[in-house]
Amino acid sequence: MSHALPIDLRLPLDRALTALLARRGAALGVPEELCAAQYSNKGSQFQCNGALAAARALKRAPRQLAEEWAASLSAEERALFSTLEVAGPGFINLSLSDEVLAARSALALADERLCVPRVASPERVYIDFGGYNVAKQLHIGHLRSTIIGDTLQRVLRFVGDEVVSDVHLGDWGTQMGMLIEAVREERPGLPYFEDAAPAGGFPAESPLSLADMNRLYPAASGRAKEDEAFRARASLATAELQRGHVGYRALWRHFVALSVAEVRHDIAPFGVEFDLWCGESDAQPLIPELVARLQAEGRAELSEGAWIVPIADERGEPMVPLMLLKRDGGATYHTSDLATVVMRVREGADRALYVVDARQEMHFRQVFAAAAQTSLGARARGGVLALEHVKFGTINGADGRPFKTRSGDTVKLRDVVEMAVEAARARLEEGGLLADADEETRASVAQAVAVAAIKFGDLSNHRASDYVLNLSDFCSFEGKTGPYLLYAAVRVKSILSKAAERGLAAGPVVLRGEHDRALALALSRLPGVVAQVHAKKTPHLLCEYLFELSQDWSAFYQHCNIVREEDEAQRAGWLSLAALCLKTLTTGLGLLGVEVPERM
RNA sequence: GCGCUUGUAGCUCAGUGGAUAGAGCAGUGGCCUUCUAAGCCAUUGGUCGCAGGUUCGACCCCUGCCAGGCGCGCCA
Repeated sequence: MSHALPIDLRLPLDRALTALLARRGAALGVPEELCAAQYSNKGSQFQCNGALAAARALKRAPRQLAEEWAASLSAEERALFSTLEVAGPGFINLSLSDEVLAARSALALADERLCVPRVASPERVYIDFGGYNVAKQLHIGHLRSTIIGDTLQRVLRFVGDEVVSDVHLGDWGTQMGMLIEAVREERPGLPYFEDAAPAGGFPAESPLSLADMNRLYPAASGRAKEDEAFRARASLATAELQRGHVGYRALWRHFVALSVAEVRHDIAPFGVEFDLWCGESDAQPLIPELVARLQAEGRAELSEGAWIVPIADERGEPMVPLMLLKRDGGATYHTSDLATVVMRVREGADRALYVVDARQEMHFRQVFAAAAQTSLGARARGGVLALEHVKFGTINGADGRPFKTRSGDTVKLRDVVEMAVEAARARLEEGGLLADADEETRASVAQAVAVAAIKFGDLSNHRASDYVLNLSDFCSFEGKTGPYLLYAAVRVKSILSKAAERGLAAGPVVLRGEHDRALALALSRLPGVVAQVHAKKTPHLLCEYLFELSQDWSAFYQHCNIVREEDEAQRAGWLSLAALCLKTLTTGLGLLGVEVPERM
């Protein structure tokens, strides 16, 4: 296939075929948007349904139109296909010849990006995820934001967007006041409660340990629910802190530092990186100006002593207004998020994503509406900042309620990892796997398997819906799971290294039967899947694809023994196909933040 | 009351207006002197919540109803 083909094989195959069909369809009057070829599972590799849709407008019989369309391909174009036929009421079914599919495989293997195109117009995208709070330990509720957000930053970067990820720490709420009051009660002699700094400044050392903070905060939080006087003091301390009380500020900086260190520790197993470690507090300086601006523009109104911003939904119906300033003059999280919008605009963002629990949907609808209906979202160079709430559902237990331990407590994130590592280790030992490996290797493999199980398990659920986490399914490592994918990828690695040991060389891809053909076809689907994940922010599509690819690999593996294959050209071709498979799996899993160990 | 969301196989869930609605688990029956059986092959299992409507064609779009979940101005 060295001569020029009538399609561009570097394109995603369905798009390449669409272009071909559109060229011929145009002559028949079929509108371009109806010429789409799509991957099919109806016996052929691709199908085009355009004739059915176009027949009415063209006043043609759909079946006849389809036949005429198919027949209008040139001989050279026809030669691309092993089958090209019209079925049923007018479906055009297409399957590429093995040579074309092999040529496509070779192109992908030679390409760093596996023929995944970059987006036509890259954007500068800020992604807020994590959603951790100072003084609150990470729990299972932080899992989804962390790994969905991380996957999205990886996918967006891969397709060429300029991504800035921000952890957006919850460092500015009432919980800060509670903690200050709790510290005051236990250690009233500390210098932080005076109105001015001591002569030599505040001590650099934190007055409390992480353990202190983790003990004090839950107690204070629980107490605030019952003790009104305490709640009032905490509220006052919060206000003082926000007004700039030097001692409280100094103390607060210790809270933040302790929490950041703990967050880094807790997310370390997931390999998640943030570009920015900003918090709500960083947006606060923008608030006075923002409020003044809305007041001057007449967008803010005084209502029952509070400043609100009236907003409307897409249909122009009034929504619950946005609370800008409370009666006591304090800002709310509405205000804080509006200030963040202003920050993003100043930082030159085209788009801001908020990977946050679906229960906050109304909140974001309000903030986004306010940004769109005032001047706040307007970018200096024109247009508005695109705002998107990438919402995700709740992780539930078997009872359909948010996941808890048997005793009803929230599950700490580190315990989730711990449980998964234990399960992975038990499974490795049970199977007698890695029996010859040293302890360090076994530990690192158990860790890799556990993280893959957690990430894939979570990401393979549609992000917007709730899902039931079943710990025994989760630990079984069978079926559509992260470990299955790792296992598939490890077996590819194993073959490639075995072939290398024996000096078996790879060569041009040769497809011979249903299994290698199915694998090559599956491998060609990556670009379309990545594009969909990028457009819809839906990692589960990538999970689904990688699982199907792994199944196609496993079937091929079972039926075609590469190393033992005696036909040298066939063996060499299969080695190339295996190499492409490994590259596709590691790339795809990499986009999910999952690393493939050398063995397992 | 208003808003959002969900209802698909025994269980957990996918499903771009296209053909006979899919997967995993569970169930049943096979396959390891052969590159890692965490695997492969075969197979059982459906009123797509209900009723209308639009369409050549609806799990998908529209309307109504039933049932569940979540949210709804001074917590974040």
